[in-house]
Amino acid sequence: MVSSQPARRDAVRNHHRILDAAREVLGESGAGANMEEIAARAGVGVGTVYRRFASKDALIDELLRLAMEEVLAAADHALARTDGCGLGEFLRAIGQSFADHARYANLLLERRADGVAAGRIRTAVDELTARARTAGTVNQGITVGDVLALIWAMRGLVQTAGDVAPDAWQRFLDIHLAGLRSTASPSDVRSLSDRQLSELAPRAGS
Amino acid sequence: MVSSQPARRDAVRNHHRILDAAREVLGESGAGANMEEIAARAGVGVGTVYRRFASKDALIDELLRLAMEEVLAAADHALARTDGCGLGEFLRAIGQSFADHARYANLLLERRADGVAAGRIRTAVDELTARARTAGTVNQGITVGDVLALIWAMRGLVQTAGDVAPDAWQRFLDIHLAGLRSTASPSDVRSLSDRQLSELAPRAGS
DNA sequence: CCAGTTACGGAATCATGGTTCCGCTTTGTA
DNA sequence: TACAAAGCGGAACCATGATTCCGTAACTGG
Repeated sequence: MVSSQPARRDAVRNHHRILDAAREVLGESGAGANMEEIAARAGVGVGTVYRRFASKDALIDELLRLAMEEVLAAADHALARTDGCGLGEFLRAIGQSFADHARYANLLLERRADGVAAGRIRTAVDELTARARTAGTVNQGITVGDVLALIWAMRGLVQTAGDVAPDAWQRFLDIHLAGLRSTASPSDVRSLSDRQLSELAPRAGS
Repeated sequence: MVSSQPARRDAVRNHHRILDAAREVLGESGAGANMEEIAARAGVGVGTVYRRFASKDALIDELLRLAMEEVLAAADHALARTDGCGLGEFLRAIGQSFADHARYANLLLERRADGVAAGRIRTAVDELTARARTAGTVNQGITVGDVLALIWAMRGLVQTAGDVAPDAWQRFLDIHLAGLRSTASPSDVRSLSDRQLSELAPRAGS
């Protein structure tokens, strides 16, 4: 994957071109997109794509990994805040990331993310939620499960409406945050259990 | 499709078996499910499947149509109420429908629903939202767009977490409803425009 | 500018799975 | 019970698209 020696100029250029083309084509044709098309869009032959990525699957995995990196960076940034607004900031960053990748997000959605990355996100959400509770930004009864549910819900919203209304998630998030703050007793339905949470963890955070 | 004359006993029995098998297999294998498998699960040959449904596509479309019917029935039921709680009831019914079809919902998601059905749902949501506003169940600034966004979000949540936590959508919905009621000014982000709404209309409501 | 690598292109290969076809079986009726 | 008619099974056919292979072209250091 990562060459120990500096790769040839054209090689790295093609690497990026392929990733971009893949995002484009997968976004347009969904799962039906074929390698031929991706290669053509990138201005290279299929053989080149295969030298860079072992398989179509590996290519999509790489897209997922890159998207996850964005989210992880956002998490770190949010954790750096000391007030109780880190959670809101993080959620906004996630929404934006979803929106950026809306076109092909449904493909990423079908695979499970790297366990380590998923763990880090989970930890971050844990911490941010606790801080928000302390700061009173959200109601005492709100749990990590509630926040994760919100994230998955946002993904669904963006997935459905993202191309026509790329900003719809913002208003939605504001409304839901109001709910998280105001709900007296957060419903009589129990929150997600730890067991459920750990099973759901590898679900792509983006 | 619909035979004018009563079909043979075994024919109608197989018809149902095929639909059930399709739900099962599509739920397990996702888009990768093949007709061979569906036929086998239904205990019939592929030929039989193809006499009933013109193509794999048509089969999935039928599943979508049936799911939509459930939603439409729920809409009618909710509209029959005279208090302001019809909206809540409808949303709960939709959540339940999503949960019931969670396993293969992502397939339905990728296709657009019949325009007529979509229109009816849109109308129902319109009316129910207006009533809820009047009754004070939701804030004055809440629009149809906000409600539709909630529906799409619920779908996303169920799609991600449905198999592990089939009830997670309930708590989520309660929290969001609280938000719809309490939000002072529903964010500075504009709600979905009519244009956007009509473009989004055919997005499968289930 | 040259030799040695490294990368590229794209035709050919191979697997998968949707769809068709037709002889056999079951159902319904007289 | 016998005859159509309607339905069934599943092997065979065919298109699509992922993946491989190898002769050729493009870099890079000297």
